[in-house]
Amino acid sequence: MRERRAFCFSHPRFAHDDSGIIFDDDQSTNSFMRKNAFSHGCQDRLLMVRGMKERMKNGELALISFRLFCQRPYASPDPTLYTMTDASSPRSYKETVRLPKTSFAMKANLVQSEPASMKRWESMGLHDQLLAARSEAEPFVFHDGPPYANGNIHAGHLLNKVLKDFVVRSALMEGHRVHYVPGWDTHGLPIEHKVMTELHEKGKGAKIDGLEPDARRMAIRRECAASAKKFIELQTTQMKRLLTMADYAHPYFTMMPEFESKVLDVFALLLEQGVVYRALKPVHWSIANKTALAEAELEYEDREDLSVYVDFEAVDKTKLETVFGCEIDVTPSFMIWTTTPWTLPANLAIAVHPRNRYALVEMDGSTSILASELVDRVAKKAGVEHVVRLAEVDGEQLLGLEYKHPFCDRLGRIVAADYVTLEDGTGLVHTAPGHGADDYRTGLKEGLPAYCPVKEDGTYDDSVPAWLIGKSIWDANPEVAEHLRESGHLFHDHKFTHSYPHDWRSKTPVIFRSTEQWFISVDRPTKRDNKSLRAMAISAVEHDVEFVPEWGRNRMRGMLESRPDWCLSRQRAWGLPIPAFKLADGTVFLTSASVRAIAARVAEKGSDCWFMETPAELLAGYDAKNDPDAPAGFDLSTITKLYDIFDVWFEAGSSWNAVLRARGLGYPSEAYLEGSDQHRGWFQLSLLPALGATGVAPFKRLVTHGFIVDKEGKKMSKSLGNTIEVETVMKDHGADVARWWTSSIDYENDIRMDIEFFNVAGEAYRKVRNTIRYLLSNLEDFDHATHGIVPSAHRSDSLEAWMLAELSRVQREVRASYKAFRFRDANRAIFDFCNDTLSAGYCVATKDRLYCDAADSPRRRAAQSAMYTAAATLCRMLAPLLPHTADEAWRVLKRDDAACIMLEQYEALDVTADSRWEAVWALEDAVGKALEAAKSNGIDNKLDAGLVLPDPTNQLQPFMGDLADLFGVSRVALAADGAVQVEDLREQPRCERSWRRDVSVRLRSDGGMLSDRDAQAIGV
RNA sequence: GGGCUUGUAGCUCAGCUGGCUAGAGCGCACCCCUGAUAAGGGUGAGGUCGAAGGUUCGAGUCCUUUCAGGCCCA
Repeated sequence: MRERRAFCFSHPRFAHDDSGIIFDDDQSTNSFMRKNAFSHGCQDRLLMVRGMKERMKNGELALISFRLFCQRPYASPDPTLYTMTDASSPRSYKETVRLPKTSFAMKANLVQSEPASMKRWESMGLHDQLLAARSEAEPFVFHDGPPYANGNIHAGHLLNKVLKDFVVRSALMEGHRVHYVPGWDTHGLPIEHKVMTELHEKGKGAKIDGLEPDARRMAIRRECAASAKKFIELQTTQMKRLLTMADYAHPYFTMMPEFESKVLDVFALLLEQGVVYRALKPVHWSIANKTALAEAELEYEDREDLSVYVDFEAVDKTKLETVFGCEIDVTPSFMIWTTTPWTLPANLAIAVHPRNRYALVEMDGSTSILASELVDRVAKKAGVEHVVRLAEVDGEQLLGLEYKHPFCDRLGRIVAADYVTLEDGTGLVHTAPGHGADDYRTGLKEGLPAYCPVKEDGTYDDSVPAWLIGKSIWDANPEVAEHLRESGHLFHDHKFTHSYPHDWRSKTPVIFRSTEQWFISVDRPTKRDNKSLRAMAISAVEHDVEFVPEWGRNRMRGMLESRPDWCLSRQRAWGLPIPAFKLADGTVFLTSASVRAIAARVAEKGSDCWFMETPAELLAGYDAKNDPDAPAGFDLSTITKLYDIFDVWFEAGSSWNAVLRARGLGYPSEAYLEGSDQHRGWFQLSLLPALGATGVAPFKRLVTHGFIVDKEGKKMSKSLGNTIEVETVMKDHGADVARWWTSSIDYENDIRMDIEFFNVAGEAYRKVRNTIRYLLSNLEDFDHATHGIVPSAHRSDSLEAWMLAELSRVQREVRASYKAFRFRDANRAIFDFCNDTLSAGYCVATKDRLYCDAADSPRRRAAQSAMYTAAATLCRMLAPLLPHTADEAWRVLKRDDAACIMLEQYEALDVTADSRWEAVWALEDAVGKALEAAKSNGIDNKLDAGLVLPDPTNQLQPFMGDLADLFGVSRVALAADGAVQVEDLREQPRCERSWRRDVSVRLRSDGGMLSDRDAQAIGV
């Protein structure tokens, strides 16, 4: 007796006592139920309910009362599923048929079983076992870029880490030795900022601020280190859950002593190459705390300042007459506008935009030059009555003209800058390279010094006019204005409210003040071969490095061409100190030898030693006598420590040395694989130090992926509320589904992500899983050692040869795709093979022989052999994408719970099929159409049909034994020509075991109608 | 504002250097099977290739402009 499950329930819409209602969004069930509803006269009370599975899962449907559908339509409600009995079941040979059977479950249950896999891999020591087994294998060097140890991992991490894992695992499957070390970026402002905020919230801020400088820094550093460590542990757990494979027992952190020491070694190498220098650069400066601030430490608040329009008198009237092409009575002035009059003593230039128009204007007696467009606005603001425009020129023509500083004894000149706008001011921009970022860049371009007469306490030094020396810059504002008014240089002044940066801690306004910073020059020649880092980097990008995608090359070249020198120093506590000292005479002491000495100290004690030890202790391993760069009369006892730390990018950018080279893993890396933002970040900032220090790029290729965006293509952000939590994906779908999705996307561009997409990926995953399950389920009685046929031994005109030839092609394609980082192509090739070649093709065609042939029939064993090869090959190809599922299937296939797919490698597979197969496939379409058409004649079941196939070129003959199976019909005959014909076999006897209408079907000794094959198979 | 980049069926993507009636998978609709069964098979309907101009005998593919995104700068 066969049993089927039927789901029935009453529904308010059918408020009758006899509700017979079918629900399901699943079409096969739906169609089955509908047929039954018809046969029981319930066709007018059908209801389809969308999302049945979902709703059953969350218990919603349990609330609806179920009723027995067929036999007892009026039974009382009972919230269970009833069993429906089909009484019309025919005589059954089911017990004699070898139906699929396997322990490999249809339902993956990834959420529970993946952690079990992780545990198993861990307890078998898979990672180390692989390293040991591959100790002699060709290494594949692959280096992890360090994510920042802050917060939970997000969708971007999932993408990045999973893509990297595809690389790691596919290289392993190729038999390489892969020692992949995961890393974290642990220093830097975000952690320090967060830690400081928390300390202040907890009321510990004042206490820490009251400590001696070294003790204070150490207190902060201890907190920061603890925070970083906490998040490394958290992220490690989360990354492992993605089923990523790495040496998690021996990761790298930028705060590790051995890492820090190797970063200092890189610094020493760069010093030797002569590309490190110290120079002034303006930074945000808090006068209250006498410290430099980062962008993140600024708060913008409205502030009222005095803004002034100042006339800077030109030096040479004649030149201006030439430029403007007219005679001028009074020497004109260049008019600037500024909201920070205190920076005027540092004025070294005036910037114009070369393409703006500038007018020579007479305004109530004074003659000035300013942007043509702004004349009226300025005149109106200053209350000018008479405006006479004398002439106009392009800014271009003003370049190089000189002016007299209104109160300092020097000349300045007109320079070009493309940031000059006409939004406000005069179109001529007061330029003080020591007091502004734009000004500084302009200064660099024009060869002007970053002159800054303001000391760290916010007062002027003695390089300014006597009336300003020692004054606070805030007091100086009105005084400067007054002085200008008296000397006749002030055209106009007024109060002005603007958004101004303030120190987040002291809430006081900050200023731009140039301070001494460390730089790496990109244009100075290196000692090694006289080439600049910029030249070397551009050359590497153009010739040596491969880019995936290719456009990264362009992007990076552009960035390298325009990048300024690299400012290495930061004025913070949480980082690696730049080990520089100040000598008694105020000069700075730092040589490659001294850095190496400190590096050795740091390797032993960690960079904390800089804050805990005296210069003498730190330099215990340094001997000035052996250092050719040591300053004359070097006296250890009089030197003091300086407290700049390295830009964190320098640390991350030295990881090729601190990890790859320090651990002997090989150099350079086959690839660096990161988001496309890293063209400016890690890629570039690894390339520059590596080229400087070694002359060789640290990577052979750069693989970049885009950013995760939402369903609409908009950027994901917490504030927009469109983020997707990795944890949610893991809990709802599991890592293998997430990984399948990752392998299916076009990662080179932006990646749209939506929870819904994981459902789609889940469907595809299930298709692949089910296909493998079906293969495994037919291998229950198959012993590879005794029954196995090697792939190349199948006859080339067999179904097996055809399928294995496809498999050979797919394996080649998949391996090539992995090598080229085209994971999507691998995903597609595998899926298509499962979906088309196996599920719709080979599996359907061999079903009859697998189920009904005698267990040991050669063609059944041949099919099993081919299926075994297909299953094994699929496991290997899938291992990089679906480590859990591939391993699960592999253990079932091997019937060995201790087996592990990751320890395997690809096996050569090169089966060629008979070329005449093409003639068979050429008929596929026509056969399908003919069978579809036959349905209108009532031949619904293909086993009720026979086919007559045209074979004019006589190519089908070799396949006669398989054609009926291939097309799923009962018989096939060949004709010399004509179209595909369908024979109606419904009047022919049907084998009760195989259900085929074979010519040999007749009554057998057991009373059943059986074909010869089936009779023989069961021995009657 | 600048550099790089994306926009082809409901969804994810193919379409090489211009020459097809623009393809595939998923999804959807319909059908078959009920011996892969919360599975499996078949058939079919979906696109003025972001928009507008232009070059060309011919443009999804080349050029210009434009709209909407993304990354990095400013």
